[in-house]
Amino acid sequence: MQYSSGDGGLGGQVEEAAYSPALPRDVSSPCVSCDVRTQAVCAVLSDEELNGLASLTQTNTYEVGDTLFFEGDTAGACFIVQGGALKLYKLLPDGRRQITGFLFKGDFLGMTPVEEYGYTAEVLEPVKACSLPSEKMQALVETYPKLSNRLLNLASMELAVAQEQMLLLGRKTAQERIASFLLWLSRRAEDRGESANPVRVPMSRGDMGDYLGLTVETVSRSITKLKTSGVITLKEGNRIEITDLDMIEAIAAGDGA
Amino acid sequence: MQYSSGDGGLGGQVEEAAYSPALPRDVSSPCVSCDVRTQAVCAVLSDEELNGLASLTQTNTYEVGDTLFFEGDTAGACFIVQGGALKLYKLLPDGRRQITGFLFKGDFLGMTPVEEYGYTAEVLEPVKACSLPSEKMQALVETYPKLSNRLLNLASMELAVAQEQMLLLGRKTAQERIASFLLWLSRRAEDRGESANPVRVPMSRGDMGDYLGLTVETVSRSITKLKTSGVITLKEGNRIEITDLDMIEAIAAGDGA
DNA sequence: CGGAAGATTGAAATTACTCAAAAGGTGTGG
DNA sequence: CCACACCTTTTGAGTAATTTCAATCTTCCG
Repeated sequence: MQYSSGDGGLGGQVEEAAYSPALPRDVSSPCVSCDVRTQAVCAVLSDEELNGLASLTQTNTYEVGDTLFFEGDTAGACFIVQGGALKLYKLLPDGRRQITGFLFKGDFLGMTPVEEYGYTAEVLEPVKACSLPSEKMQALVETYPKLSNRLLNLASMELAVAQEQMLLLGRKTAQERIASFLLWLSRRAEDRGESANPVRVPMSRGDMGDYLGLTVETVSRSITKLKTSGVITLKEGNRIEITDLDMIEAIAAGDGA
Repeated sequence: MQYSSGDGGLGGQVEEAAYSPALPRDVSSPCVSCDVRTQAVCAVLSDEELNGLASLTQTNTYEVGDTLFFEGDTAGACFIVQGGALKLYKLLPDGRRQITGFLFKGDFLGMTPVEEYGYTAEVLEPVKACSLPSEKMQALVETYPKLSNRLLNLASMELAVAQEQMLLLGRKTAQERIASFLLWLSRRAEDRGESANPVRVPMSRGDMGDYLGLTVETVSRSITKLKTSGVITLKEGNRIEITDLDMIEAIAAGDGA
């Protein structure tokens, strides 16, 4: 069974928000010069506002297998991913697992309408993330209406993705699920400015299965079938090349063979 | 195939927001005295704010099979359900259907982060709903920060429900799905102040299947099995009585037999 | 180089699906 | 009020997709 390892919470290596004095003057706070500033939640905040924010946040790094938090934990903070990859999942008592999402650079997590986290967040590839205590976040939302608008927008987009995933889980065949997933991975990579076509696949077959409602074996067989029919090619370094885009799109849409 | 009938859009019977002059003075606007005012989005608005709102909204009624809008339509308005029941669904090109949610009194729908609706909204039981043009909604959100907070909260709750549904669709057995669904229906009925235990089931077996990722036959067989094992009893009027709450909860949680 | 984890492939088992028919309900019109 | 037609639900039998169990192969690290 794959219960997560890791330090069980906020135990990454702490990297103080305070800055080295050797940096240029105009970079008055780490948030202002943050890598993901333009994509993340904070995109709507001005330089001055970000300066205030910096003192409330803490940037940590996490290793593969670490968890930012567990399903059921009291929600203490929310996070912005600055780099790396995470998987979010829910478990059934007997260990069956459903991954509800994969997160990358710029993504936001940890907001919950209730007091407890609704899923576990586990590191897939070494993560750098900044965290903000829930109360501070709450206060910020009250202070800056545009932040709440931004979060509403993000939540709405997440919801649309979740509904698309319901369609996939409820009604698509194994083949269609894999095709949809590879296309999604490719588009997300493109959004991040990474290679869309030979697309890097940072998760295991098991993780793919737990995301798509399939077993490892079915994932493997479906991928083999796509490979055999010339739709994709497996490249070294866990990368997959889409060799017939029209075909894989047709399959993903449920219009395939 | 069950493509929806109906008038294809905003064609319900219009009931003007203007009020009959015979009503008490203090009820200055229909929104202030609205049935669902305390549950719906508008719960966060004051009387004065609601007065302004009333002139922007229109209340319509819709018959069974009508659609408020179709997946892919340009989003023109959002809606608050004042009574009745709706199903929201997405279709694959070959007609496979996934219901993403059932909506009841007090629920809100029609907000989208993109220009098009992401699902079709079809009437299950005669609906009374008020609608608000998308631009007006957008303007309201900008004007009243608390409204955007409220919407964020609603979206977060919806998202949590969607993630729970992913777990159900990806990892639960037919039996577990039915048990989970009946419990959910029962709890929602309770929230609305209706009978939670003999719970009314307003949707067909087919709709249940399209929500739970099952076929009609599997839904029917699973219900029969729950009935046979004494967990539920089918009552007249499409109602189901939960006769062994502990058991159905255990099954729903994946901890059953 | 060796060992462990992940991925693939094969064969058998199972769950849910498909096709088909009967039973139960509901509403309409005679 | 009954009869008929239509639609939904249930039940049955066979099928198919995916899972399960098992073995082999590959990759990645130490």
